[in-house]
Amino acid sequence: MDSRHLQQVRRFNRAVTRRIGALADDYLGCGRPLGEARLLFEIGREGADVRDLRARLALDSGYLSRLLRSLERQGLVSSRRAADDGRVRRAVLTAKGRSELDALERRSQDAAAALLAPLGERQRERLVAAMGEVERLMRAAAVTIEPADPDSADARACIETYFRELDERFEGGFDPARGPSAEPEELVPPAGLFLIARLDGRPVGCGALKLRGKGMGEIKRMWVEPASRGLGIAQRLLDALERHAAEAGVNVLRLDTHRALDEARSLYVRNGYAETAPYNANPYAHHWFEKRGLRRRS
Amino acid sequence: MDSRHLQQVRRFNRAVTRRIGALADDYLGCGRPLGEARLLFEIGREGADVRDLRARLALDSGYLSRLLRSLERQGLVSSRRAADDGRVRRAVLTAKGRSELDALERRSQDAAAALLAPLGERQRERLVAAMGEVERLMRAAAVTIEPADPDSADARACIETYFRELDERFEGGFDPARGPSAEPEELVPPAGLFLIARLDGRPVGCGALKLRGKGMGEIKRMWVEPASRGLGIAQRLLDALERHAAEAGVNVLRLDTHRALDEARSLYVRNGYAETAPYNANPYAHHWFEKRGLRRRS
DNA sequence: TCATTTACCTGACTAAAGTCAGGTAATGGA
DNA sequence: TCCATTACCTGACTTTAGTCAGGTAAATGA
Repeated sequence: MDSRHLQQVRRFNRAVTRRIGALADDYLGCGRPLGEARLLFEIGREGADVRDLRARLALDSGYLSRLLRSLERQGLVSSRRAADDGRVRRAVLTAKGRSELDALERRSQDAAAALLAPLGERQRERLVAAMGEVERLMRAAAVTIEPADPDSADARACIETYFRELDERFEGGFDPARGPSAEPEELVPPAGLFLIARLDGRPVGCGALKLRGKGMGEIKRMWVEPASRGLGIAQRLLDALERHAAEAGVNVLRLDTHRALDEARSLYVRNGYAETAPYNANPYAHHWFEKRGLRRRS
Repeated sequence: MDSRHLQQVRRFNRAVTRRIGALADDYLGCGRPLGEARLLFEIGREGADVRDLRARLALDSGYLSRLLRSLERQGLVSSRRAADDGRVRRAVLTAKGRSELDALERRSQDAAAALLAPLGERQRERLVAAMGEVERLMRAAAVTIEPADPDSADARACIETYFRELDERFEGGFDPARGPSAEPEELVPPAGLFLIARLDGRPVGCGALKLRGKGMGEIKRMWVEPASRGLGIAQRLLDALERHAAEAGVNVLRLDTHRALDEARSLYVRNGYAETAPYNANPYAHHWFEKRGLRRRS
């Protein structure tokens, strides 16, 4: 990797942790330990399940428990059993807690304003734009792509959202029963592969590969949630599927797609897929693509 | 201030502290408390005076002492009296300390690489560029501009560096004795004003104002160190001087400049200064400017 | 020369943050 | 129905980070 890039990243890390860290401590602290402040933030106006808090803040169960008791003693938070599962507790802010959160948010706002204040209008715009870019691309970098059981809850949720989107985008709607099959059992090794892209554990996209034998493979279920598009996730899913296909001995990879899905079509064209004659009778397909001569990547 | 800007800054803070913070702790920690790791970093290969370490890390004297003793016990650092001042101690890394620093830097490098690894080449370039921009502009925002005694060590250092630069840039060199005077006593209120721009306490630029009575003022000693140019520091110095001049009742502000100093000339033109006939016999001046009708800013 | 300042140190604290080993109650699958 | 799992809690720790009040030695300025 380019060592100037690494240098820049390290300089950035140092600069940002110094400046942001200093501001965050001064402003957010406000007499309260940082852990409690973060917890108030994370509970938020809608409240949160303790289980989720533990995951989001990556805290020890006992430690979190104690933090919550402390906030309860201060009258900022109340908690009770969750309605649907008696084991989990749901924490919500009291009126006092909400006004404390307001104060925190005001301070956070002030910290942001203090950072921008010394700059002129044009510099300010450029800084904000660059921050947006960094945030977006760091988000992209935090996306992981891993094989998953196509029958798992996350996988089902992805596919369901995917189908719902197709139903909205196709002029005549979409009925999964009418298209060609891709049952869960067809998408687990050795018959195929199902990948989920996750951001901080939450599924944000998926893609699948169906191995048809004789060096043939088919790409299915390529989808990225709307809020996470433009981060190169589909490209990474496709890369991973192609790598797996090549390792499974696939020479010809094909797929079909609907005319409404322009961004998908351009992804495939960009990746060397060529339009071919229809290879199936999918009523929702208007374009058929194939790519020959997959290479194993080093 | 634009609330979308503030929102973006806050989102950025959160995103960055989560991702960088997590990386920094995991990688840099490496079994060692963060404080000690930071200290090793800060001592660096050339060693450092304890006094400077205290200032740079903003640590309590007693706390720093203890951290140093701990590193000494681990055989990573040795310290002895400074040669020139028996009160200050100089800390240097031992061979073991240097190899520990190597390990730390390798980890930091790895963390940077891990951040970039999932991205494609183009995204990587954009992220690095945006990080550079953020770092640069946050540096710009951290610059403070304050009045200073023109006779202080920092002020003298600024002026000396300024003169040395003039001596290099002017074809025939520069001899301060031959130009018009701006003695320290002329640059303290109420006769005038001397401003120093600082980044983390270190002077990076200066600017002065000489009040000549009858609504006349003159800008002098405008300088920004080469490494900090392009951050809008000169603009902020000029703004501050103009503000002070307006408050002191100045109507006409003038200045002279050398033909070699293009960037200065364009700064003045951009700020509404108009070229006029020579108002002095400064042998180093080729352009004379003045600005009329200064306004008090709200 | 002598008081003051500066640089650093030690000892005695405290608060925050985090870990770990056990517990209890609710849930869910065999 | 029962047993493993999950979610959460409590108590008993440790480590890290930081503060504060004093103290010593070197340097500095009147």
